[in-house]
Amino acid sequence: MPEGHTIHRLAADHKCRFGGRAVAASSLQGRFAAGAASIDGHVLVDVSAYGKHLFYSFTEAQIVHVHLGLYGTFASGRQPAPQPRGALRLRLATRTDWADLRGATACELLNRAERAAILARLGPDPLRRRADAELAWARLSVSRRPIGALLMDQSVLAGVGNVFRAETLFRRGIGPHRPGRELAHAQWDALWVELRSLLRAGVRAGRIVTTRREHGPEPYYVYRRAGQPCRICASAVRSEPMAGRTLYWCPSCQPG
DNA sequence: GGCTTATGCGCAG
DNA sequence: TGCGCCTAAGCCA
Repeated sequence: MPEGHTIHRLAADHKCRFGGRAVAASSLQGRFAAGAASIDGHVLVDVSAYGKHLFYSFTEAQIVHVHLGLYGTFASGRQPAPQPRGALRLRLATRTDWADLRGATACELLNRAERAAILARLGPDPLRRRADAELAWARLSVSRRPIGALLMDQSVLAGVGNVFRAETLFRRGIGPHRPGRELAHAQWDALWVELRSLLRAGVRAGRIVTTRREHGPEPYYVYRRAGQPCRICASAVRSEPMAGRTLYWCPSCQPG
């Protein structure tokens, strides 16, 4: 399940399995049958991840764009692949490897201009090497919206989802309701460093763990812990909807 | 087996 | 702001 770390991990995995090779593409679902047929047998030149978007480049005019959304999953492995069944959106396969996509919000064929249009509306992705934190700051620092909503806005910052929003704000002791414009530049810098390091750790581990060792074996401080005691101060963790998703925070460790 | 929930997002209004 | 997407996992009976 997908925040940016999952997407970057998939890109690396798929690049390793299929990059530079002619790939058989098929689909059991009408929705992408034509797209799969048109790339079938072509060489996969590159796989890249931006925020929560995946791009599989075959030719300049044939780039498969995948967005997992809330439900999408990729499974992969070494041949023999399992019998294709059900709503299989896309299978990529070589003689040695396979990958199956199901349930994605987006799986479509784009050209370069269409990919550029998607990238143009994304903010910096903390997992990308040359990501510019100042671009996000320029948006955040003039906004009256709460920081908890801004972190989830993919045009401000790409790749952050509900778990990283809750956990990074907790780790920096920032109240999620604080308007972006009331954040100090130094606080934003610290938040960016935190996001990048937690996302990178997520890519390495293949799952999100934000707790420090001395705070126990559980992976999260506040995410999905409404009503339970804060691991630091024992106050009850609170929750409420913000930006369409459930926000979790500790009212005592995260003032404001 | 059914029901609920979910790490996301585009769209209508 | 609320809905729909249409999958998987966790929980309950």
